[in-house]
Amino acid sequence: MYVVLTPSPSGSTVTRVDPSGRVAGSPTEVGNGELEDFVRRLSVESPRWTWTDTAVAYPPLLDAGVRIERCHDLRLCRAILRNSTLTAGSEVATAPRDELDGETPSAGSASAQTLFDVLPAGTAGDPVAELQRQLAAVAACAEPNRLRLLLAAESAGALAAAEMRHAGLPWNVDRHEALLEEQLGPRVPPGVRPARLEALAGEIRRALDAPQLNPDSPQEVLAALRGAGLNVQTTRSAELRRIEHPAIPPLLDYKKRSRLLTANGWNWLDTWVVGGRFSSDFLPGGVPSGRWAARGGGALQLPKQIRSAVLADPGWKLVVADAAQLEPRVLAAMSGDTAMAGAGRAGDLYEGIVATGAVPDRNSAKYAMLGAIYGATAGEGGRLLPKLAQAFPLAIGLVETAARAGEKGEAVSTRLGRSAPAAGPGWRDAQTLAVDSGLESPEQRRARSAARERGRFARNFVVQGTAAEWALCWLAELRRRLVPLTAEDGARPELVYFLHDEVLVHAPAEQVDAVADAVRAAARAAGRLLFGEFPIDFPLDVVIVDDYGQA
DNA sequence: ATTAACGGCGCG
DNA sequence: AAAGCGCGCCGTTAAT
Repeated sequence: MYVVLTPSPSGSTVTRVDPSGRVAGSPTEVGNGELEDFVRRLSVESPRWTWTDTAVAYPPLLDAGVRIERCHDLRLCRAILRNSTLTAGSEVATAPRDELDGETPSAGSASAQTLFDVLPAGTAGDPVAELQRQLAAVAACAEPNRLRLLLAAESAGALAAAEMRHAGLPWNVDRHEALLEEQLGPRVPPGVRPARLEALAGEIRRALDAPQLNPDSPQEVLAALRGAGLNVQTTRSAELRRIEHPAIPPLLDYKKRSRLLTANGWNWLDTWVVGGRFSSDFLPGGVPSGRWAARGGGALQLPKQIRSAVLADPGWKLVVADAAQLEPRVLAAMSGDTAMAGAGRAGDLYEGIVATGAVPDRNSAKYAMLGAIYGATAGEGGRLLPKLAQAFPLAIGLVETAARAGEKGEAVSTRLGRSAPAAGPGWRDAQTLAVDSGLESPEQRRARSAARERGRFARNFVVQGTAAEWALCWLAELRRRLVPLTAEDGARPELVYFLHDEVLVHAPAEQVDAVADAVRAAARAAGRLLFGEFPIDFPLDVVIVDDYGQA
């Protein structure tokens, strides 16, 4: 049963909707301040709470100590159904854009307020009507079960994201500050260059004979390097590493330490770590492929350098689990390539590929595989691709087919039906023009390059997107399995971090084994949800540690 | 003075 | 050690 919560002047209107979209009974009113109790009472029925934005509706409930089992996030589901080729032509896909399209309006932002006030409360703004349109679109499509799973997983992810923001990542400020002092020198106010960086800046200036040089300016650094007779195109570390010159070692050292200062220095600590927790916004569906994005503090880019500051509370542990070679395994399963699935059976998928004789060693297997998924044209990855295609025609065939579709501007879709839309008319016209004109013109080259780029995007989309679906199902299953692990004193394992193919659970020490079991069981369940009985393994690396740096 | 784009680098 | 894909955030620089 769906239970739709619609904001009303005095609180919320509650409407029950059955899975076929029919309204059951008459709507009731719940006053402000009574919603938490109401939700708690009704939770014995395991309703699917339905609202426009989990990120808006759920945090107040969490603050009141209320957890939700299941939900339907109308905004996230709208985004999927708008683009999915499975629901093309449905009412929800063809309706004019309204306030449910696009990002969650952030609370307090002026534009959000005015938008909300100005838009008429027509059917577009009615959550019940929207739910009915969404259910109808799914019911009428060719793969309703896949889409239902995707919408449920996306919505469960939204719950997990809100809970992770609520819990925060346990962060030890003392450890972090010790690390900063060791790498940069004593703390300095914002805008002042720390001692260690100042010393390195001096070395760089002397070595390049450029006393005024600002090492933070790529332009100035490039000019100074050229002034010293070095033939360089950029100031990227990867390029500089190939050069022999006294200025290079201090410059690389400067870049590394300066990055620590600007990305995760004292300023970051003051801004993002409150009460021993790093809390940031996770944005489910933030990436077209279905991966999450994050906003605030660079939560999905925590450098390995500082992960030792992620420290479990006394008496608690961190259970860190990541899925081994997730994307190639997903590709094997979605293409029905039993040979590649078999290569992953024993354990390491890349070693399994080596054992088939297709490639000479593990590194070759890895780069050839990644090359196939990303669309590498050069390097070792591109060179070994034919061998891989010979050994695993179904898997390689799937990404090649996606690439060809992308190059033609067609839509492509993941296993569960998330689609990257077809290219617009402008893009297609440019392609047609480029083909028709006989000469090798700049436009022609540009158009071909754009086509190849779109091909690489499409090739990657189907695999990355299906891997994201596996990860969402994993997360949803894990979240469910953690609930019964609550101890008598109320201490409960908490999901605190999710990074594409990796999860962190902060758990009381006596529960870590149960948590590790839950994480593994959830991975098995995710595999079955997506690929049924197809024989594919998704092995995990699971470690139980005090700090994330040990993982 | 504020905003947008760029170069660079962290993560998967 | 490597090139392909997807992101967010920093300081600098160019544009408004």
